[in-house]
Amino acid sequence: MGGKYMNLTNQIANVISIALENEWTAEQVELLLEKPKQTELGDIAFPCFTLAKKFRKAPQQIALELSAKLEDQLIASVQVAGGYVNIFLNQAFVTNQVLHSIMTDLQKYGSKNSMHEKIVIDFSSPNIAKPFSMGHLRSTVIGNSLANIAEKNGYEALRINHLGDWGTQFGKLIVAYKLWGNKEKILAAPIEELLKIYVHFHNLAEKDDSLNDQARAAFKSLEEGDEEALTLWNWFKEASLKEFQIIYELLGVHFDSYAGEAFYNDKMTRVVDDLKKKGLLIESNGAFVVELEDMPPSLITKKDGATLYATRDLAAAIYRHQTFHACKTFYVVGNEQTLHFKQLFSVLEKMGFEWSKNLVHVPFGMMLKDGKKMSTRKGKVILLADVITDAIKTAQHNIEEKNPTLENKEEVAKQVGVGAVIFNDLKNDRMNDIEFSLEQMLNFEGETGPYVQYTNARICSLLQKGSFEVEAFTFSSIGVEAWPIIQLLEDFPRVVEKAFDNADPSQIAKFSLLLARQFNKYYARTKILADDGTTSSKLAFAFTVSVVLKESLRLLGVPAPEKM
RNA sequence: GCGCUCGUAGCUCAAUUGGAUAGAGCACUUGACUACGAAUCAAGAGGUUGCAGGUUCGAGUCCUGCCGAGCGCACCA
Repeated sequence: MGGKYMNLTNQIANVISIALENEWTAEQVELLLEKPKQTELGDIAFPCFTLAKKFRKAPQQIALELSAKLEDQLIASVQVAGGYVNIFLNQAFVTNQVLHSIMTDLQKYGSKNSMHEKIVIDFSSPNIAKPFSMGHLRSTVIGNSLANIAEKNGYEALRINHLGDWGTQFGKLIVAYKLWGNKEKILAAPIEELLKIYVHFHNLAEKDDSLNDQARAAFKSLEEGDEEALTLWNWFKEASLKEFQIIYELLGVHFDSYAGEAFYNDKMTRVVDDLKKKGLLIESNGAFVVELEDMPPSLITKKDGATLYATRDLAAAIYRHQTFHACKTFYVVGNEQTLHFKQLFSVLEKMGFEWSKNLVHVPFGMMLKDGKKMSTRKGKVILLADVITDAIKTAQHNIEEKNPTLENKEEVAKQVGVGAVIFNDLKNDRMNDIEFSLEQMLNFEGETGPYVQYTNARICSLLQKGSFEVEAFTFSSIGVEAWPIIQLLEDFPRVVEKAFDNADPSQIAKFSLLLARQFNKYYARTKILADDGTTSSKLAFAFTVSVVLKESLRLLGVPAPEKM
């Protein structure tokens, strides 16, 4: 598996540390190392400003003295500029090191050895009987990518779809169905029709509060096991899941568990009892709450005794801890729920569960429409299914225009269209709010999924034409133009690590764009199938780029067609 | 009102987590398919990093205040 050779910054940090006579450890040095903004300045820079204080010397002076002592097979030359020591690497040596390591590890390049530890990823979690909107896309693709990234970092990922299949909303739905439900219509298009009556319910409830009372009563009876209510609930759930499954298949997302909120229905009295026993439960206006410092109390039961979101999340957290013993749990849920998770974790801590510190909320910004949150209740949603359909159509259109002889066009159009949608969501920092823009999503040029896919497809085409096969290679004649790419490839394992540490798939997406762009530049300037003795090493080089591009896309959950 | 998140080019976003002259893509203008796929490449133009202070060798990044946006804040999830 990966990690066959110590990474570059590691090695360089070592050399510097020794040159500093171990006054600074290699670890300390490594933290300071950076890449110069202008490539002409060097490959790796070491700023001496922090050393200046300790040694009571001018940074330039330190840099000069240090530069004289740096000698290693990795280093070609050293220059001093201001307080920086700028290192130029031995390109041939590093190139061989990096490319050989990819040739050996293949898709395992950058992978870490298994630590036999589990990470629970709670993501997607759509609400039953509500449409799968663009808003849910974020949690789904971020969570899925995070799971892939966790596995790459040596963890076992447990993908849990914590379905929103319980709660007062079902009371509303049951009341709405009894008043205006039409069985045939619902059978024909379940979510669409259920949404209609749900929205209608909300419109009327704004003026008539008795409807809300009826809904609360209906949910209460559902929670108490009322036959009729349960039957309806089951029906709604099955119908919704069927529709969700289509989306998940398109997105290539799968789950290890669909245990949603309802699953914890019979596990909640224990939690409530435990809270009571620990003296945390306090009555407040007929409801029961847990008081917290520096934040509003957490509501555990309503005054009619029915449970709430927080109760079910408590039960879920405890159940999961007992069954999975995960070392960490990620809740991939929008940042509008930050307060809820703070409360949840804090209640668990008060209950004396030390493991509560291993629970992390991974928040993300929301998808906005005209600068505003989309609201299901007002029926103002954009359906993910519609957007994906549009994207696939656009891909189809592009294929007809650019590559009409392509085989299995439908399959490829799906891969490109879906890839565009997923990539578009993952390429930016997760905390940013995203203004929904179909135009941007359907543009397949520039910083997009199809751009990266296209780069890979072109390499695949080269490899086929050159009848490439994996064997031993030297990389002596790939040209100086390859150097920026080598540096990126070298950096990949660290990007994988960083993406995990920051729970940030966009690191991978940005990396894949950089790599694709650099390779496209190389491609435009260098004849690869040159027929002059350099072809085999250039092909092998292109192959390593393809390996890393494909792996990056896989981590994002984006397919990588060989032709498109 | 309080809390959270954020404010960088016309638009969407980066910026090595405090480092060198703030960079990409889209859109716009121009050039490149006898070099392997033009979903590409090359070039041009585009900036007082919301405003005002502060911290230090050094601030888009950290602190304080203000302005602006979005989202939360008890029986929804």
